[in-house]
Amino acid sequence: MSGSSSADDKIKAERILSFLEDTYGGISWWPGDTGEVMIGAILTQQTRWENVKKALALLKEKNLCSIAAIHTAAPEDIENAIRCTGFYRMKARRLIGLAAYVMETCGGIGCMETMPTKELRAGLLSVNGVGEETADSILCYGFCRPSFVIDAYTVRIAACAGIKTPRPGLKALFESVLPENTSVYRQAHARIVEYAKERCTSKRCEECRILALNG
DNA sequence: GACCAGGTCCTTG
DNA sequence: CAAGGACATGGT
Repeated sequence: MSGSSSADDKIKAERILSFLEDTYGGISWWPGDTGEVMIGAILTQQTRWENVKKALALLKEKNLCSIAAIHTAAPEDIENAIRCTGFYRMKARRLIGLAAYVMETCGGIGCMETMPTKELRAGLLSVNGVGEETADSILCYGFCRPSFVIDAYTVRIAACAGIKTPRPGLKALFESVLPENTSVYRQAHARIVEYAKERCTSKRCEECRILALNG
């Protein structure tokens, strides 16, 4: 009972991840180019992905589904297309701010691709409306960087599993028990979301706890 | 009608 | 720093 809680948390995380891999196998997620991933990452904040898909389709119809297009579009046109994702006024502002950062500060997506991950992450976080989860989603799914995404589902599963590491440390915890590989991170995150949506719906689900305890 | 959804920022104590 | 509120629409 006196072992380091960090080591204990690692074992629990490993058991959860291993169970999810056996249960769900390979999952493909977030198709689309880098710009679309960036837009989707903002739109999905506090929002179901089904609604985000509708908004992305509307943006495509209007040829607004790219960072360059968002950069020059009328805010009202963006708002109208993304209304179904909620918080649409604020999200339109965030999209415009992100596009301005990409196009003006960075000089386009192409320039960002050559930036070191650490620097790229810091730059994204400097944009208003881009927090840790959004930045990591963009890095992992948009720029193919091994940056593990911690979202509400991951936090919930970790809590149910009895993992004691506080939220700010979860990213490092999960990264420490996985090979540093973008595809591995993507799949692990996708499985966590799928599992949480269908099985870990209560805030203290027994299944996660047992899983983390026994493997 | 209440409650929640793949967050983030800003304001208070 | 922790806690609370604002942002807003759509589905159960």
